[in-house]
Amino acid sequence: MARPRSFNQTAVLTAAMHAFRRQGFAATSVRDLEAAAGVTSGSLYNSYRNKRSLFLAASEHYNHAVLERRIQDHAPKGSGIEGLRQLFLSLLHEPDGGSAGCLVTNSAVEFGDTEIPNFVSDGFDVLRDTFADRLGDDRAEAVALLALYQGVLVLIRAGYAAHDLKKMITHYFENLEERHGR
Amino acid sequence: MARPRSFNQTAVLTAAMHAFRRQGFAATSVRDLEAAAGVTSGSLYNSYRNKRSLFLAASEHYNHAVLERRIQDHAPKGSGIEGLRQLFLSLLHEPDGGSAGCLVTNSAVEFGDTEIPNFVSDGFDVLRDTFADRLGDDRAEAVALLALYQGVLVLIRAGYAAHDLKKMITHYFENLEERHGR
DNA sequence: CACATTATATAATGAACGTTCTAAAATGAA
DNA sequence: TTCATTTTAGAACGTTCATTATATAATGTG
Repeated sequence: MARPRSFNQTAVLTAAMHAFRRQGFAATSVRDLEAAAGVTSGSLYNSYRNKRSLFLAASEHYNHAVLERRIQDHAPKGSGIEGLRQLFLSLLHEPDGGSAGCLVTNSAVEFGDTEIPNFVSDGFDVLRDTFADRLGDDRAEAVALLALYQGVLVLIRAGYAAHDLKKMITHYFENLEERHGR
Repeated sequence: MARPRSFNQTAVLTAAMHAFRRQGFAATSVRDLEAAAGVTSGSLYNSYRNKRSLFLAASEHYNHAVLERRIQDHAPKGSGIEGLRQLFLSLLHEPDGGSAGCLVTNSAVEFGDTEIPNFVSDGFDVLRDTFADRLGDDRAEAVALLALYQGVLVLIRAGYAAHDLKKMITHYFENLEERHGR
């Protein structure tokens, strides 16, 4: 009945997600997005109302395809504290030394002075609930892990020595296991 | 010999610091800075080469006037773990619910994809060295506190429930004191 | 093959940006 | 008071931006 889309919607979302994660929302221009996704602005605006709408879609995609996926890969239900340790350690082996950081963390900071998008609070909730569950419902400790997780991502993005972070994580989880009786 | 400056240099630096802290470097326009500092761009460009140069000066000012000042106020040398607890708790009582966050944390994220300005690494070092000293030179724990500190600032900026953060900090420091034998 | 419909490419638009330029104003020295 | 010097105010410049408008291309259907 009409001309079909000539691009893969998920591929565009993934490309936009990477660009936004690396450079932030405001610093990523529509031309950057065209180049990253291999699609011209005409097509982007045909699928999304504006840059913000594409950003929000890419961010939801991030929460599922990257964040929840990472949890599933390293700290699935039942994996306990050991799963959480692996989850934290996995952050140290990201491409480019992890300089892209996390889209949730980065957006929390970028939008902190205005209105925080829902996907940020959602990302925090997913992490905290995962931590609490794997710890056997220790809420205060889960919030501590949430803060530690965000902080590690800030430090990694800023190029903080990965070796020091690894030692820190190792020590932290040794203590955590002792305190949670093993 | 010539016309004197008609504005207070520290006041301009402080105003710029607040603007950059709230909105970030890129999102703060020179016109924003004019309004915040009560000085026109002509004067700003007469004193600073460009926006970035003013930003770097304002950031150095932040490290001394805000960060080191906060340490001195809450966790001076000799104050031990109790000082650190007060330092962390003080973050929960910032104006506007702390939505401005920390200029070091915010800049670590904003510039994470390019070159990190020196004041960011300096800020990290000051914090980590302070933590290590007050803990009696426990480096791994100091790095954990550095990450926790950055994470708390991210969460506060994103409007995370201050009540939960307070409980978390309280629990964290109870554990810390036990582990450091008291 | 037309036709309706939707996608695509790119030009055009208007606003905002950082920076530079220009002229006036303010000072101390001569 | 005249001069050299520096600061100040704000207009002007060129660029980049997100978005809209426009024209063309591709499809299934009749």
